[in-house]
Amino acid sequence: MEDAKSKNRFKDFLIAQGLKSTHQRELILEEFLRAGSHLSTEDLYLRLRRKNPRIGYATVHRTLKLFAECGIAEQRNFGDGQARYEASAHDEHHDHLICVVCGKIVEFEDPRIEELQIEVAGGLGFSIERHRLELYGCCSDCRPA
Amino acid sequence: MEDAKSKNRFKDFLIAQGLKSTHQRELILEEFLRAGSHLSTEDLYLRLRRKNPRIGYATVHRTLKLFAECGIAEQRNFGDGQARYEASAHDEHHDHLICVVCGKIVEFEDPRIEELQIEVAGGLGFSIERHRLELYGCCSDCRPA
DNA sequence: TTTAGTTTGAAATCCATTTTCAACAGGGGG
DNA sequence: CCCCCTGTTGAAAATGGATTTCAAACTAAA
Repeated sequence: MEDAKSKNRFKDFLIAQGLKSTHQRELILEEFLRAGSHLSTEDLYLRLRRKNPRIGYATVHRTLKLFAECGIAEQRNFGDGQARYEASAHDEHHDHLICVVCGKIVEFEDPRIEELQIEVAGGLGFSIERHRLELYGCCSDCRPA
Repeated sequence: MEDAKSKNRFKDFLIAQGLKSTHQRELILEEFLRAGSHLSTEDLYLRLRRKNPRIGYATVHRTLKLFAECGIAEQRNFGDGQARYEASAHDEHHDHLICVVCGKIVEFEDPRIEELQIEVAGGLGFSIERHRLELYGCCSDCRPA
């Protein structure tokens, strides 16, 4: 989803919910879209502070939750005890590959895996709503030669 | 892994690490094996307290970590903010299906999915060490008729 | 026993997250 | 342009699960 689309969706969401458009919310969305994916609240907060020292952690936190609520961001959890957010790609789902050495996060997507998930779940009487697949391993940069 | 095997493995682990066998550790292991899987520290603590009020939360927590360390238990995280532990099945890996309505957790395993994971990761230059796959959906009991 | 080292449990600490609350800002009226 | 109502902000406090502290209790070996 390109940035303009996210901005419009957020604006519409605010109006629909009777919320206000504020300077902070604009700044946070701007920086969130610029910053690339998989940032923790703290990451984004620190980036924002560099340019704008008058912004509070609580506001960044609350605004990221709003992003998630309106669908332009998704919360992720990779087990390091910090929630991370990434911009949504609404057309396609993806999973994550995480290097346990350097922490690099790569996104991937495989329809065959998705299909098998549905099949297996169906066999156990479940209908799937969402899933989480994370592969932890070692990337080529970190592999011992 | 049947219970006796877990008990032996834990005993060996304690000796190998120069740790002591204590009344509490035995009680906790006993109850952990009896209680079934996917318990949080709190769950297990409360169960233990019923029979034995003189046991501390910290001890349960520390002992569960020992279980994980010696391989008779595994820590899981299903996104509700509480770590859960389950008895290890060392011969086979499994993933989880979680009902978003009633919270029921079902284990499953599918070698075809595992194989595809390795293939996809390999294509991106990763060697997989471990993975996490969780399917969230609605079980047959909770499905609207 | 005696003793050295380990373990225990209550309480304190940690740390990310979330909430509180008084001051402040947005954006319709008037 | 000013008011007012309501939503928002940010510093600080609260929360909650995980973890550590520390003095007392215990374990196991001498």
